[in-house]
Amino acid sequence: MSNIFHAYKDKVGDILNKMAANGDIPQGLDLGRVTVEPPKDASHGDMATNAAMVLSKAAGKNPRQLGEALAGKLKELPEIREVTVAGPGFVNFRLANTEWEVQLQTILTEGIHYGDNKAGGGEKVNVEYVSANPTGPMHAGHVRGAVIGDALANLLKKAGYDVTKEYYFNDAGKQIDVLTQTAYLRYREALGEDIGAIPEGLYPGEYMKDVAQALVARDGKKWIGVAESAWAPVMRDFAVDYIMKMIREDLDLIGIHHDVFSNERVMIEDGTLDICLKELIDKGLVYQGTLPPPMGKEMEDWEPAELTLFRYKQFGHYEEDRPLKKRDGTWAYVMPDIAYHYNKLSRGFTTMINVLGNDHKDYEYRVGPPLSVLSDNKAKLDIVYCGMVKLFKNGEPVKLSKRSGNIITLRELVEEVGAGSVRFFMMTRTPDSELDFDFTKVVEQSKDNPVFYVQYAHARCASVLRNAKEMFPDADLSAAALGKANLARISSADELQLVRFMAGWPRAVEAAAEAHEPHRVAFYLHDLASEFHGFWNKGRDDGTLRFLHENDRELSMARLALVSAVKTVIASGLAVMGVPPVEEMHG
RNA sequence: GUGCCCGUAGCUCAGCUGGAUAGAGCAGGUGCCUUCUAAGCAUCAGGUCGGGGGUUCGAAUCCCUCCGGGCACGCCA
Repeated sequence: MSNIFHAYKDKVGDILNKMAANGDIPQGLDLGRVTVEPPKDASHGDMATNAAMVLSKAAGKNPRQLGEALAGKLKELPEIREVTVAGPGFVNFRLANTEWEVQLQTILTEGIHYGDNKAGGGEKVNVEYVSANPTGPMHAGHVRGAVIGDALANLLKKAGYDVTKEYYFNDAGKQIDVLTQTAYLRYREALGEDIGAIPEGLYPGEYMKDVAQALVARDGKKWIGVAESAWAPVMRDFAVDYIMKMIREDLDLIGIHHDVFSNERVMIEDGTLDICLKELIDKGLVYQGTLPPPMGKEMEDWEPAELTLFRYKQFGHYEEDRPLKKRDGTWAYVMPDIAYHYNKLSRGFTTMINVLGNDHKDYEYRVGPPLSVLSDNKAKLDIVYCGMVKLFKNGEPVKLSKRSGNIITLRELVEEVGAGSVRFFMMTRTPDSELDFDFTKVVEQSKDNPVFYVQYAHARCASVLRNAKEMFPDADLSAAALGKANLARISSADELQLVRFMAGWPRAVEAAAEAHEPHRVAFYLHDLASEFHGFWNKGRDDGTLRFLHENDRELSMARLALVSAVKTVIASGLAVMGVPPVEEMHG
């Protein structure tokens, strides 16, 4: 709840308002573009504001002049110890050390909740991710989106949104028919029938044998020799339930638990699709019409047919309108997706985030226009696209092929490298970029491996605290106690730099949440770890910079407060990413 | 053909939604372990941010246009 940059932005704003009241600058200037940020180069100061440059035109003064005026006022604040005007008109300033002491205390007081903020204002947000259809276990390809979605949801919670983690699956389409057929075949097999090879088009995976075994255990041979209309719904429901349970177990392995599971069948059966369609008709965006034959394909016996069409064309993304129902009267693929978002609307969500693979690029064009119509333009749909993951072992690509059944499952991934490493590594790139996932690198214990590098910093903090316990057995080393240490002893440039960097954590959370980019947390932690490792090594060259000094308990406690804060901020970031922090490295 | 994403150090990638001298890791050069974990740190070298125009106090970032790469474009799901 304490973003020091916001606090100083307010102070700058107050000064500008006073200057306006005094007639130094015009009244009613728009301060919307004024920022207070850490300068790119730390040597410029602790904070920098662009106010003079942004306001110079409207104020009718040149930026340097205006900057000097602002600087003069800032200098009067006791909590600011140095102000300079630089470059094109940046006003740079440094804070009194006491300000950083307060920050340090804040971190220790707020603990893992440091960085929480209210940017979201309690707004309801629906984050939909994974949403794999129940046709098989989770595989490596699903993991990227799963991890990014989960971390994004955590991030938004931290930023003050009311987040629902949601999973949607299709349990009514053709894929499910195929699943049903496969299940029945395996069911007969489980009862002793020789079924030969699994026919092309059905699911060949071994897990379908488990499904069949479980059904035999429940129902015996009850479904042999009965009509398909009798066994089909049973096979279907049993297989879907069984596989969804498998998927949930897989997700549990990487610590992912959704709040809500939604499915297509329910919406078809309870009439949501019909109601939704009617609504779209009432809004005047649906009509009966015909489409030209598909381009680029020679179609024999092409006959135009009347279809239920949505006016996609007027939204600019498609050349033709697209059908909501097929010529045979059944729902087109888009319709359940549209109805599902209609359902989200009815549950009070206007902000909806979907985490999807890069291969679903036109999702927002299919669902977006109907959704804006249904919500009178109130709905905000943001699609976070995830790039493909390429698997490597010892630098060699791992060949995957669906045909040969050579897929790597989520379970294998987790068992080989560990859940925490999988999660962290998946966020070491921007979401939409391709990611090389190297099994060897992920477990490597070197700074080349960002997971290790960050965990090592955390473990070093823990190590110092352990050593402190031996050196000062009677001392209370809890965060609360350390916060009461004489923090004025934190005074070297290197120590203050560490505090300054940590003071940027709330800012990083806010920015990452707003951009829907959880990978920024991974980068922030890497940078923080780097600052910490750097300071650690300075203690090797210069003994006075070491954390623990047996003959100076006061200094030791102040430095332990710093160490505890670093540990806390790293843990806070890892919590967002869903990665358990490590207390001790071993191996 | 249309739409979206990308092009930044030799390689893999960041770049805080328009800020100051464009950053990190790997690879290469040079240093640092009797001291809290050297599983690390410091330092040097490496760049016309794909090309060209535009917007403004200011562009890797926004707009246009070329070049080059990736993905998606059914009355499939």
